Amino acid sequence: MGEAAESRRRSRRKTERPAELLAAALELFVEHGYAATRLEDVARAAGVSKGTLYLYFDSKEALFKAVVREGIVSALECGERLAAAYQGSARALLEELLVGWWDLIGSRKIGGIPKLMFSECRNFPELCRFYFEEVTRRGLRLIAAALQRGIDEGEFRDMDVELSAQLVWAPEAFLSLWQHAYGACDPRPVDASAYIRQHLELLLHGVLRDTAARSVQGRAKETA
Amino acid sequence: MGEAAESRRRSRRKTERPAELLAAALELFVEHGYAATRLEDVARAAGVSKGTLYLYFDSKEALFKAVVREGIVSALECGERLAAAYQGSARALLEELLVGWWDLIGSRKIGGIPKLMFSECRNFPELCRFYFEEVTRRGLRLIAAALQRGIDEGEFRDMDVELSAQLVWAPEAFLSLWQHAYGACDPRPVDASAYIRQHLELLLHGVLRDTAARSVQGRAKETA
DNA sequence: TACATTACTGACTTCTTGGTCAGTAATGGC
DNA sequence: GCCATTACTGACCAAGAAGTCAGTAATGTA
Repeated sequence: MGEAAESRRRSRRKTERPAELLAAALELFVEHGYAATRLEDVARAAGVSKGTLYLYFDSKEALFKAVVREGIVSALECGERLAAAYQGSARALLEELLVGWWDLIGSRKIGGIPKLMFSECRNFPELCRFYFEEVTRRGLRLIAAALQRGIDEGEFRDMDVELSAQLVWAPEAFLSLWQHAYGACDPRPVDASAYIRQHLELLLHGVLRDTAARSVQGRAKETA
Repeated sequence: MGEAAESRRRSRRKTERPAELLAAALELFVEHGYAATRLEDVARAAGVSKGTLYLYFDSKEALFKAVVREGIVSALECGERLAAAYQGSARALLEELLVGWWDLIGSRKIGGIPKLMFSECRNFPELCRFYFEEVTRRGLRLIAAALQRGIDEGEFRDMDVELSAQLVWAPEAFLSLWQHAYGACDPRPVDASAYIRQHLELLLHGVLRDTAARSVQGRAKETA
């Protein structure tokens, strides 16, 4: 990131700066939190001086908001297109969404944004509302729709899809938070791939062994 | 909290101060994060001056560490006693643990500590290691043991209990984070009780409807 | 090569806040 | 009531970081 700046003392690259600054800021904000991140460090990480940072962003707060808004929405739209066009079973769609979320968001740099929002949203209420409505809710709607589709087609049991969507997404979001937070100090890091496979396994089948008892109980509850 | 201090200008209460300061600090740290919390504000919330705070805690960092260590461990030990003495089915124990965690930790003030740790552990590696080993890992071990018990007694299907313990706990931890973060700006807050009931429902039975196909698949995988 | 433009720099100012300490007043012993 | 002790106060200090701006040098044009 900073090597190019090392080779030539001063370079003028008006178009690339914003993206480079945002990338550096994302990394440092995720690592240290908003308040503990120094703009001096952000600028240096992007290979420029603090003054330059202020040419592209009005204030620390503006930079922070830009970081959060950047990138996330496009990934979400990709998921929405995927779901709308999907032809396979609801079960396969659910798998696709969860694996896709991890590959496109959870495991990447932008996967740090949920951690950032959880940490800082009390300090930035307007940003929080934006993120909540335009990112979180929209993502959950995707999962809820997949669940509803499964119910309508007789693949899934009946359930409260809003609530279940949160429950379905929670373990992945949690893993992302976990890795961005404990990543440095967890001596035996979680195997994300195994974790997600196991999640799908539990999600689809549950933990109970006795299938007969299960179905009886399910019926009894439905008629009651 | 501050009313008593209002009524009498100066009061000398050496024994109560630490707990009052810790309570005030927990609240503010959880709300604003470590760096953005001013010790002046902590002191005022506890009804004392900043100087008094420094009579009881050496530094901001010491206060922070005390907040994290305080309370959490005792709640955990309570859970460990519960699990060790439990007589009922593994399924009931699992329910007991999840509901108990929410009632004793997730829904209370100390439920903000996970959020605090996620936010700040990159800045406090030693504290992070302590918390990780002495709280998180210990809690997960409780759930893993309950799962193992269910497997041994034929109640649950076979599974990787370490991984599954995280998956089982994740939705509750996530809800706690969610409420402490979005609590202020979520227009339609999640009903925790319904969320947990639904979690148990999904956890036990999964989402798939066709029980016959499910059991066949399970058998096939075991023999393979 | 000379000039005009402007992206960029970094020392400087200002404000915030962690941490200190000389002084104050509440309390207990006599 | 008087004194000794000490919990408590709040003005103060020093450090550090956000934000500024006069100056510098890279680039395009002729």
